[in-house]
Amino acid sequence: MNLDERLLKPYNPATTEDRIYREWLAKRAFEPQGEGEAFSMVMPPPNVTGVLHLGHAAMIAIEDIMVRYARMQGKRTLWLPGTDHAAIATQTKVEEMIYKAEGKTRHDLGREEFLKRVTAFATESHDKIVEQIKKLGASTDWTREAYTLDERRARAVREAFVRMYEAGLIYRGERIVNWDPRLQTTVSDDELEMKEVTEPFYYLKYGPFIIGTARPETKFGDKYVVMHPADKRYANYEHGQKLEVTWLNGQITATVIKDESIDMTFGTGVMTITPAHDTTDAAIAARHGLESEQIIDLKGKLLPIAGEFAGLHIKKARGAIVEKLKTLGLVEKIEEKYVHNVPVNSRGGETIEPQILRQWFVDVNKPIAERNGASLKALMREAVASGGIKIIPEQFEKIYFHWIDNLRDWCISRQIWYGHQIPVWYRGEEIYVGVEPPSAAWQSEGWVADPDTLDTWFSSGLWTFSTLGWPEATADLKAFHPTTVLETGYDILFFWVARMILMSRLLLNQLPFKTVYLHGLVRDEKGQKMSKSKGNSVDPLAMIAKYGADALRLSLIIGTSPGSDVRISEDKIRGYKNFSNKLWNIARFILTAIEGEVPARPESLSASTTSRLAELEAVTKDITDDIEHYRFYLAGEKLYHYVWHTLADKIIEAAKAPLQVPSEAPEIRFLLYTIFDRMLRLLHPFTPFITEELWSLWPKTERELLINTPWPKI
RNA sequence: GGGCGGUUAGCUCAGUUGGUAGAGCAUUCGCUUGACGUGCGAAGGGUCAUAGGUUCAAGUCCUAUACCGCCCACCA
Repeated sequence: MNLDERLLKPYNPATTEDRIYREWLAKRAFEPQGEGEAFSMVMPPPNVTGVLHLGHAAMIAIEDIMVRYARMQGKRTLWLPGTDHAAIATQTKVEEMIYKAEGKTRHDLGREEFLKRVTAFATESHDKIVEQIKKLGASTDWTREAYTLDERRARAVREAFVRMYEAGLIYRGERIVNWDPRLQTTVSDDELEMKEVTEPFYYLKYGPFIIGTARPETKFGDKYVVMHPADKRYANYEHGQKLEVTWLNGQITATVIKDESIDMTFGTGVMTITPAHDTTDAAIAARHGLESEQIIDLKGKLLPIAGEFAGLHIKKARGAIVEKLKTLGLVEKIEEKYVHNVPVNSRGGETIEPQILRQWFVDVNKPIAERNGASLKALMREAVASGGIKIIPEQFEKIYFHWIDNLRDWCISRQIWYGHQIPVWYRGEEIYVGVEPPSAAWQSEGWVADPDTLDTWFSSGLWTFSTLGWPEATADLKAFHPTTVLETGYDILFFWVARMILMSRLLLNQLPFKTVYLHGLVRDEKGQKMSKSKGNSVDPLAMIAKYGADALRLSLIIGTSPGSDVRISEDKIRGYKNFSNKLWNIARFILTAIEGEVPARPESLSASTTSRLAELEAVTKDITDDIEHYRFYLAGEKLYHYVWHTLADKIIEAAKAPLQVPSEAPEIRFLLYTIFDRMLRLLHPFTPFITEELWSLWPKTERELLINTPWPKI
């Protein structure tokens, strides 16, 4: 017989993959089909700040396995793709680019022009990302693609905000928040990262006390001195007692406060507080109803209260202030090497300066009447505690609970431009909160729109249903929500997963998904995080060009387990390229052996064939079972091993002689055909391109495309 | 400070309800076998971190210790 000319040459992914992908698209194979049980999943939307890295590739590989498996099982399968505007990250990146190229800031350009530039950047970035996702073979339904900042999502965001405001779950309050003096915006608690620093620790004389501080530059306004009520050393001082003390700018009246949060063993057991610029101090002040005064402005400079130091940046002020303290004789001693943690912004690395500001918050503790009096916190906890949502691996459930138990109100307003503008308008004392502005001519009527935008995770929190058309009662929403599974990295369990649970439970009274599968981070062969600055990042597109998407996908699946980080090197990817080649050659051999036809099942089968077929059933069951239990790494490895070391090394080798014997050949042909037909189906979710290509060359009685061919029954 | 993981072959990691240790890569030896040298056959290599305990049986369960990692955290 004549082999298809494609089979005469080695498998070439470069000329095959794009063609196959176009064919799937043309046949609308990624869109939900039929009336079967629904399977739905949203793609965690990559940020439009750049291009995809191997972590994204791993994510797509895992998700595509789930989706293709579901589809082959005949489910009405939807995998909904999208991208994220990543508010702060994108804005900062574009600001930096503009500043480098033109020396201009966003304020030089103005809001409108600046947003045009960000949008242009985001669009370009989006196009590249979509191209990469396609290269990986993702069977996502592009007809439903969404963007966290597009019109429909904007509508959903405003609707969510308004409903939550009306329910009293969103409020405007003046509270201590995390302020980033460089980016000039607040950030949420979850965006903080603790960074260890070593700096001097000062013991200062404060009236009769010695107080300890690492930040003398914030101490100008300190007029409360705090100690533990049970501290015997200070038993002579009473709560509320007033004392005249000499301090930085002369005499002040200090008040003694007794508070149980004080650690008696730390320093001298006494401290003064700066409620305007320290979260701990603010909490103490709130407990006792103390006054607070701003010392540092939003640019990080000292205010007039600092006397001669006013206008000085806090970073420069410390030395001068310590000198003055020394002159005044107020320095008792200095410990030079004090190690402690300071909060920095995880996006940008600037030290956070807490400030008391008027911001918008989500109240996580308020009882909600329509949810039996449960708070958002309780709703989030209950979703997982009840077993309604299962997290894989299970250990993350504990981490999730721990996070929820420590959760405070969520600051959602940001002083940046790229994002969903807060749907609130002000006119004098009047406030209007609505999906649409207060009137068509609101500007001329004296209304002023809130200039702030929402935390990017606010819109991300709506993702499972904003992508399906909410707030409208669309057919998609009805058919596909709650989604079946959410697959994402464990690093955004709090940022994203928890917020989706919050939003969905509140706004739809539904769980957003039934299962959460958390993958690990992809690292290089030395276990380091991949990053451009380290120069160790591996470009998925380069790997696809060299070894094919199938090889890349296998390398990202095998040897990885949920929740643990993955090490990947080019060698590993190369290894799976060899597997593609092996598969290709097995196909060449078997197609030649069966002469391009579907072999008939012989009347009777030999014992060895029967046992090989039984083994095949066992393998099928095993693989199916592994996929059902999200053990993709095991399923992939077992398939690899069976195909190479059982099918190729044993069965095919043993088939060579009998194929030459006319009386034995038909049974062998039947065996080879049956096994390889099964392998193509089982392998398809893992290596979709090469299996689809081989399917097109395969004599078959069923579907034209493997992507729609039924998964073997067990 | 609190919590959660990890420690298995030279390297990267599996080991799903406890039943005489596995894979890939690497190493060594041998193969111009007509599907594939991107290959084939064979071999070496592990007191499963340490110390106890439960059990007929422990890499797998329990306790403690050491080291590594991660998350959370209001010791100023």
